[in-house]
Amino acid sequence: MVPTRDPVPPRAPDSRDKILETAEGLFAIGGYVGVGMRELATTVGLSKSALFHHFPNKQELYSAVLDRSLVRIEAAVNAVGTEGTPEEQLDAWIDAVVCTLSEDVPAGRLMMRALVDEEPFPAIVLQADAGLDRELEDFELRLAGILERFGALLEAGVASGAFRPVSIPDTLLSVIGAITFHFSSGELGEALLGESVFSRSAVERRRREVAQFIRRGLMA
Amino acid sequence: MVPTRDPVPPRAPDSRDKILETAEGLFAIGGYVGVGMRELATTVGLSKSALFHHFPNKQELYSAVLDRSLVRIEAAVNAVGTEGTPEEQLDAWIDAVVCTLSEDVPAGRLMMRALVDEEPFPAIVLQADAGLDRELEDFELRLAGILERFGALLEAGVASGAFRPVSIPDTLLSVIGAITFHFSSGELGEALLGESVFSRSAVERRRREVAQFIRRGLMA
DNA sequence: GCCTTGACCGACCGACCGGTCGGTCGATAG
DNA sequence: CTATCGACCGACCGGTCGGTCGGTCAAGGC
Repeated sequence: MVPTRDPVPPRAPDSRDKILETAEGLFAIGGYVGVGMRELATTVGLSKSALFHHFPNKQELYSAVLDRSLVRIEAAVNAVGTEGTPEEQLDAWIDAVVCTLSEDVPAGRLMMRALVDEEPFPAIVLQADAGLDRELEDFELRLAGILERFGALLEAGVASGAFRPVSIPDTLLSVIGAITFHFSSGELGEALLGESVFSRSAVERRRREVAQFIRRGLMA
Repeated sequence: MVPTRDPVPPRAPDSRDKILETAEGLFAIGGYVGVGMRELATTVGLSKSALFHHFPNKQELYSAVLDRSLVRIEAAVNAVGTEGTPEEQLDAWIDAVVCTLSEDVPAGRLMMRALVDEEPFPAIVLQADAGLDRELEDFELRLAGILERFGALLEAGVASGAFRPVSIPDTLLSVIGAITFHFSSGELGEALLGESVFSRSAVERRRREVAQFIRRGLMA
């Protein structure tokens, strides 16, 4: 092996990234069926054929968009680490996700849509499950990993007596709902808050409010 | 006025109701753009033309479906009344909504979709707002009414010292997210719980878990 | 010089979309 | 008996959907 730093051309063309970035915004607003390949192509500034040159079909493009958004969240929660008490880690997790969703504007709505759309996730329950007919997408596996780690954090907190003896799955769903819905609520959120949910002041307040809400909801 | 009880034929044909019922299920799964009038028609057992005989267009049919679902929730929370301490009323509200969503299976997902879809709700902030270009749909007004009453309940609790001094809009969004997402989460919820979120045992557990979670999250 | 390769385009395809239109049919009213 | 009316249907419309195909063009290897 020669020590060349990059076997592939030093810089992949950014058309693919631009497509994904644009698609994230459009899919977040319109959902999978609500965004056409033509619309996406003209928004990006390419022809429709060019999209099919970079991605085999619409489904795969969509999956790539989903996974790309989830990677950012995964990176944020991975940066938290595993040190500190369950309470401290819980706070850090919540803050990491809230900050990520507040900076990647389409991500929250995109995630919420993906979770509500029927397709996804016979994953999670897997771990040792074998008889799975459908192969899992990157997105599902990534989400399963994140949720598994968060679930373990909750369990540790319950075991140590720091948290109430809650149902872990129910709490998972409550927390996902409370955090993600806020950044998916669009006009409703804006109408309630009197400002965009992504405005600086709204985000600062949200970080405090939702962290307190969840922490208190879990405290023994 | 003669005392005839029914000026219209004593029983309106139930085709319209059947359309709405079927459409609720389909829209919950596929979303507005994901359900075609043909598909809906054949599922109901009518021709596509018959749908346009009962509703002027797809949008109005969808709005009617949304409003119909929200009416049930409204009825449930109206039945709670205004007696008792804020804590008691809070518990009663949560239980009313959770029970309604657990019985009307498509409703949660339908509501979540409607809330995430960009269209709705420059309402709520209204109340005295005049310069509103778009006329509001029944659905939006009904939701605004429900949220206003729930917001008032929270405010009363904060004022009386029963609840922490939380941000009312943030809490509204947290509670909506925590309750509604659970019943919208489809396969994810089922994978986490190991059973359908609508199964008897899951619903019973959910009633306890989410009520405790929210109550503790708000307690002073 | 040529030849490959990847990025990209315009034209086209069958399927399906929401919506319209003319007409049928049974019940009800006069 | 007939006129009316609401419920319903099949055929059809223009338009859009995801996806394919043949081809152009510039860059790089040999």
